[in-house]
Amino acid sequence: MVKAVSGPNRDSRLPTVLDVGRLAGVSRQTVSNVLNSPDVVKPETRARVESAIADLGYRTHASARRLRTRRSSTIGIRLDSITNGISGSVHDGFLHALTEQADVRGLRILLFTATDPLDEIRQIRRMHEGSDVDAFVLTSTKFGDPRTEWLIDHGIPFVTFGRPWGVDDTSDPTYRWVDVDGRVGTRLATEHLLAEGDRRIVYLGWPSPSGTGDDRRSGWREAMERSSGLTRRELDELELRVEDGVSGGREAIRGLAQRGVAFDAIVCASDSLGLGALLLVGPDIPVIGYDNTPVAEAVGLSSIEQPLGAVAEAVLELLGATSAEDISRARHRLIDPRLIVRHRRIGRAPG
Amino acid sequence: MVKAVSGPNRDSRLPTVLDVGRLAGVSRQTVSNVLNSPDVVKPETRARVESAIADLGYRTHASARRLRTRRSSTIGIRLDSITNGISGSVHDGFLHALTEQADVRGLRILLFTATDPLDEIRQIRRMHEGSDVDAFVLTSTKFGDPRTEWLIDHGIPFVTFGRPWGVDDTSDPTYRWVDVDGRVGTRLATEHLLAEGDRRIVYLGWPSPSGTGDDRRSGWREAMERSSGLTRRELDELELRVEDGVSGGREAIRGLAQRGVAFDAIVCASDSLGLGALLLVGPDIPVIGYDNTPVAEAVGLSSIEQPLGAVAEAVLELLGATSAEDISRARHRLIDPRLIVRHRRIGRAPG
DNA sequence: CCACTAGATTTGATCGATCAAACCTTTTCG
DNA sequence: CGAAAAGGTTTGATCGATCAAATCTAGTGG
Repeated sequence: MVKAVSGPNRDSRLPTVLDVGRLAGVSRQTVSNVLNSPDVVKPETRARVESAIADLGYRTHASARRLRTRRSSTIGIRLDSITNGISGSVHDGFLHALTEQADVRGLRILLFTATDPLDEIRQIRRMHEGSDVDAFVLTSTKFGDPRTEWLIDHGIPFVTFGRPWGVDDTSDPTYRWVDVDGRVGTRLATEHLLAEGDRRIVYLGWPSPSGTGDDRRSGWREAMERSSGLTRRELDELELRVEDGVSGGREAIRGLAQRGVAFDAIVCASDSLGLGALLLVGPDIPVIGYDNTPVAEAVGLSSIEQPLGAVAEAVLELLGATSAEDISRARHRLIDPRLIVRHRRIGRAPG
Repeated sequence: MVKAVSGPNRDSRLPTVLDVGRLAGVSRQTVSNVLNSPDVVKPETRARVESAIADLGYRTHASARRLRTRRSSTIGIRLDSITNGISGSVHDGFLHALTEQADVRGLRILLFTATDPLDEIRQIRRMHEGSDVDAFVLTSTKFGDPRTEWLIDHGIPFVTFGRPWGVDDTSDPTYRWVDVDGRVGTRLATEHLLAEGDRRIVYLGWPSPSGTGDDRRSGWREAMERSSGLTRRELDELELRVEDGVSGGREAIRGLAQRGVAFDAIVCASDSLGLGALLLVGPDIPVIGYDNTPVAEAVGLSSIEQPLGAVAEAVLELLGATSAEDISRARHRLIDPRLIVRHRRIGRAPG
């Protein structure tokens, strides 16, 4: 029943440009042209070749093309190690989105692992030189990341998911990145809570310095300073900094309560922290996490969603930009996240 | 500082077998032999070639080799769509493990997506014909899956993660699979609870028929019939079947309690169900989930862990088996899962 | 002492597609 | 009317590695 899917050439050699050309009465190069620069071929000829391609079920041999053109239409991305716990699913989600978007554009995603940044460079070099991969997507880049420097140095195209924190990226036009605006995310969350009538909103975040962490904190701070009516001193008191993790989040909030500090709601830098807070305070106090991981969805934790599909799209767009377009198009893309509200107010009027 | 990593040939053409041969004073074929069949080359010559390879930083051009050998050392795997929620992380974890194991063996993992099984077949065909990929790993196979039939039909090597439920697989020696023994998992969980003194242990699983689901249920049933001392009738009462999901799990247990059925502990077919149960019964009643997802770890839910590293290893081993070894080695691999205990007994003596 | 074999290495051909340049028509225009 | 240009298509060469067969060298036995 499914046999119908099988092509015309069961076990024999697959058709080549030559075979197609023979059937269409043209040369191999014309077939190649139909495939790669259709505009130079006379329409009638093109039609004939195209039907021959369809008849034979011809598919261009990827490796042969790569050998000749020295490019692969394949993008390399390193798979983070599992150590990430809950938040690892952001990276996984991005990978999903990237694969889907890549598929649409006829690109492939090749995975690899590396033990450390230098090992990663080694791998990248290997894949690039073997024409296996012609561009890379980097994630979890840190300040002064050796990878970005090396890639720029060697003229290998890449895009990072994440900003080059602390670097004046405008100085290097070859550095392309896409990121989600964390500040907007926490600001949205905070403003939402303020609008619901909460005033004393806690920020549960990571220790400084942390590019992503400081960015997210600033969104909360911005909204609070503008609309909460609290003093700086009061805000400082509501700002918590702990290492990421469920228990860390729980203990931080427990400590705050024990210090006798009152609060109406909590905005967090991650779902792990959010879950910790939620487990402690229960459903009466609104908690908003970050990343909208499956966990948040499962336990009904409000969260901030990173639009990974849009990120993936932007990444591929920036990668595909040739030097000609480079000038006109922005080399950076900052995308707004979305607030997902899951908490319910019980017996308390907003305002 | 990192510049040291960069190779000798910065911008010029990369070295080829010919360059290496020239430096070592041998022909290109000898270089190729050193790489592919070292045993036919005289040891001294080999050493000379190897040092030349190192000196030049030579790497074999993957696409060229593929064109010639018609094989790619690349394994294709379809990335499941995100719809899986919590349990999707099993697939992601497997992917991680697979990538790592593949790396060790010099294999690559190429991702792709597909809208449905037939589309997947189309993609597989394309990749196989282009010598992009020479073997596939299939996941989430169902009874009478069109993919397996097609792959066998076309002689494309593949291994599935998951048994071909309901099929007499011994009939087809080309069908290789690896799976985790779900029955052992639930049996371990149930036996553990029994040993701790629980008697009335609930099984919270999925509706029949479901290969995986029925398998997991049978482990619970087996242990209970042997050691719980309960009658069949009583066991039937403790066996719940609902669609997967947190709320489903919660409601099922709520219903059970409302019917006035007493119970000491709960064994579940998934972490989603387990989380639902846990949220309802609280920490007093032990709950054991399945898959040991990040969620389970985060909320302290006991769970059954699938040893994905071992699975990945087995998958690659079965894939790599040539027809010669096929006869001596098993074509199937059933791996035992591991129980992760996270629940704490409070004020109740075991026994 | 030479034919003969096994071992080691080299040469010629090829995988399939694309680049670069040559080639043929037809059209344009001084 | 003929040269030059533009449009289409074809031929020759190449990408880098490996296969298949040829060649060379040293060792063996009759």
